[in-house]
Order: sequence, then C-alpha cells, then structure tokens
Amino acid sequence: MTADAPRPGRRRGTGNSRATILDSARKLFAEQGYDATSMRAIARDAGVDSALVHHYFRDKDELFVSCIELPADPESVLAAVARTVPEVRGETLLRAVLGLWESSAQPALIALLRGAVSSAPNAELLRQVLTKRIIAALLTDLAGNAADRQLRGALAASALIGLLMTRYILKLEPLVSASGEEVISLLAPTLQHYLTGNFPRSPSPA
Amino acid sequence: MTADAPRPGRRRGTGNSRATILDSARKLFAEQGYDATSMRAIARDAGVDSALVHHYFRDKDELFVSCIELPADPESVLAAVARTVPEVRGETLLRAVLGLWESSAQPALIALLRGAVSSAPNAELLRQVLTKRIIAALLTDLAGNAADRQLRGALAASALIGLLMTRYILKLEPLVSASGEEVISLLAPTLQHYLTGNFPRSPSPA
DNA sequence: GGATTAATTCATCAACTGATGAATTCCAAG
DNA sequence: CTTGGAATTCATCAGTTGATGAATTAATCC
Repeated sequence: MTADAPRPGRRRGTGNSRATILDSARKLFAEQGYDATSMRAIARDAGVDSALVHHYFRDKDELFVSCIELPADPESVLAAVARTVPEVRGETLLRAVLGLWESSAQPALIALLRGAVSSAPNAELLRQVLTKRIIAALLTDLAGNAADRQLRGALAASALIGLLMTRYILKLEPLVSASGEEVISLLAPTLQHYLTGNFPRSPSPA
Repeated sequence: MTADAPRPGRRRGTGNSRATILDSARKLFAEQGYDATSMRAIARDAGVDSALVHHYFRDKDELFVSCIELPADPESVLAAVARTVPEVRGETLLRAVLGLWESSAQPALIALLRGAVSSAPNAELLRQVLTKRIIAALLTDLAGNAADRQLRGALAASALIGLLMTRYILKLEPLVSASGEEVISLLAPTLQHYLTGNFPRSPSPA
C-alpha cells in the first residue's frame, strides 16, 4: 500500500504543466472571477503544487493577463469585419464576435469581462480593447462627423455588451440556448441601425 | 494630552451608526465590488469598529443584500410602468430605470450589477430581479405565446443591461455624459421594437 | 436607583491568501 | 560520467480575511 506519495523533482515524460495551468486558470477565472479565484485553487485544479504556478508566472496578475492573451487571432477577424461594406457590418461583426465567444477562447473572454467589472484597472483594459479595436473596426469608412461616429460606436458597443452579459454571464433564457444564427438574426438589425440608421436627434445639422 | 483613546461602550447622542455603515458599504461595494471590499474597510470608512458591523449584520452576505434593498421604492415605479399601454412601454421603462439610476439608489444598483458579474450566487440574485420584476412588468398585457414573450423580455433586458454597463461601469463616452433624455430618445426605439415590433424568425407559426 | 437592554470596542481565532527559498528529481549537453 | 539547468514539491512566512465572545459604557424602563 501507501502507493503514491508524490515526491518533488522533475517528472518522467509530461512536459505540459504550463499549458495545463493556463487552462485551469482560464476556466476558474471565467467561472468565479479574478478575486474569488486563488492561486492554490488553480494549482489544485491543474493537479500541481501551487509553487509551480509561481514558477511559471511571477504573480497572480501575470497569470491573469497570460490568460487573456487570446489563443485565436481576433485581430485578423476584426480586420475582415472592417473590410466589409458598412451596410452589412452589423451582421458581420455579430457573426465574428459570436464565433470568437463560442470558440476555445471563451474562458479567456469571460475572464476579461468579469475582470473589467470587478476592478477599475481591468475596466480600463476592456475599454481600450473596445474602443481601439472593436469600435474602430466598426467605424471604418463610416460617414459622419466625429461626434456622430463616436455615438454610433458607443451604442453598438452597448448592444454587444448587453448580449454578452445576458448570454454568457447572467445566462438569461432563451438567449443562452438560442443558436448563434438565431441570435444574429435577432440582434443584427439593431446593431445595423445604430451604425447606419438615422436617429431622432442625430447631431447632423447643416 | 493623549486626548482621545476611544473606549468601548455606548456613545452619547449619535444613534445613526447603522445607517452610516450601510452608506459606506454601498459606496465601497459599488466602487470595488463584493469580493474586493472587506468588512474591515467598510468599518474603517464608517469610522467604526468592525465588530459593530457584525453586530448589525450577521455576516457579509446579509450586509450585501441589505445594501441592495433599495432606499426608494422601485416596486411602485415598475407597477406604474406595467400600467402604461404596451406601445410606449419602452420609453416609460427607460425613463423609470434611468430615474432610479440617477437617484441616491445608484451605489446600491452598481453594487448589484458588480456583484452579479463577480459571483455566481449574486448573478442569480440579479437574474431573479430581472425576470421576476422588471421583465414581468414589461410583459404585462403583452400579446403572444409564452416563448415569444420570454424572448422579447430577454432582448429588452439585454439592451437595458448593455446600457447600464456602458454608461455606469465601463463609462464609455459619449454615453456617460449624455443627458438622461438623450439616452432615452436613442434607446427607446430599440426597446420598443424588441417589445412590440415584428421579428425575422419570431416563432408565430400558423 | 436598580435592572435590562442596546451600542460599542477589544482581543482573539482559525482559515486562507499570495509569495519565497530551499530541496529534490529528472533531462540534456559536454 | 559529469555538470548545469529545468521541473517539481515542501515548508514556511507575513498579511488579511470573516467571525466570535467578552468587556465596557450609555440609554431606557420600572
């Protein structure tokens, strides 16, 4: 008996601990948020000593941002969105974003969203991503003065964030169980209207 | 000297410690979220020993939900919304919700929203409030079968949550600086469309 | 005025947190 | 075979957290 008392030292074959740790961290950060997730819990979930986590990632913050570095390449996806004609960009953006969120990047994205809400610096991070990347892609080649464009971008962002919150955080039915295409067909008109429709008090004098 | 060494025991006049604690708690929960706010920090902010906080509120959870119990009376506000004709309910709801969020209840509401995102049980709390109260009021006397109504309610909730997130948490311009009336005129059509408009694949066969 | 009750603080607990340094074991280069 | 580095765990630290029970002071009731 007394089969396995795990002694220290390097293991035989397995050289994937770092990746395992990252997976566990993404999962737990996504499920419970930044504060509520302890280094020890991550280590436990990864089947590893907590000191090993610190061996690969200096501290909790570094581990968190390492989780956020997306596995996929959202940059090119957004560039593709920017290249479509503005008249269908609502649907295109929705399809791209939902594609990302249904991919293996989901835990990282949920972690990003969760983090943004629970701490001010992380909120700044998300705001940057939102304005400098997503909204920027949305507004490419869009007509109108600066104020008008900024407003349209913010409204689109609000629709998008609302969807992500209800579908992935609050898990409000029937938005959770709906297929991606259903969601797209429901929300694309709204997004498109924000981008290219005309408003009650849209600041376009002259 | 050694002027003031605060000794234990009841104080002279001041009988408002409980309210002071609640104010500090609302403020800190709103600023930093549930996890990041410690009982001790609340006590310090209220100028009080941390044991006194436990004297009035059994534990941190009870304090949190006490913070959420709104100072105003949103029940009657929502009832008023439910009494309007469905055709203007989008605007009415928006006006009511924004009124609440611009009132003294704001810290409590931000705390509720922050809490929902950072922990699953608190998410359940917000989901309950959302479905049993807000969405319920929205759907009063609305035509359609159950599935259709549930979908419309969820979409309206997503638009609402998106607005609250961008305006009060992420602080995305120009939605932050816009006046309440501007926001209403921008979003009311969307909400109204979700409630009473017709959809691409609205499940109304026959 | 004596007894009861409420308000307040002190001292303290066990649990958990993130983090560090030293030890152990293995792999790979020379 | 030796030597250096990488992977891994152990033991431990100081700090914080939520919570409790006892002590102290004041207000209130009779």
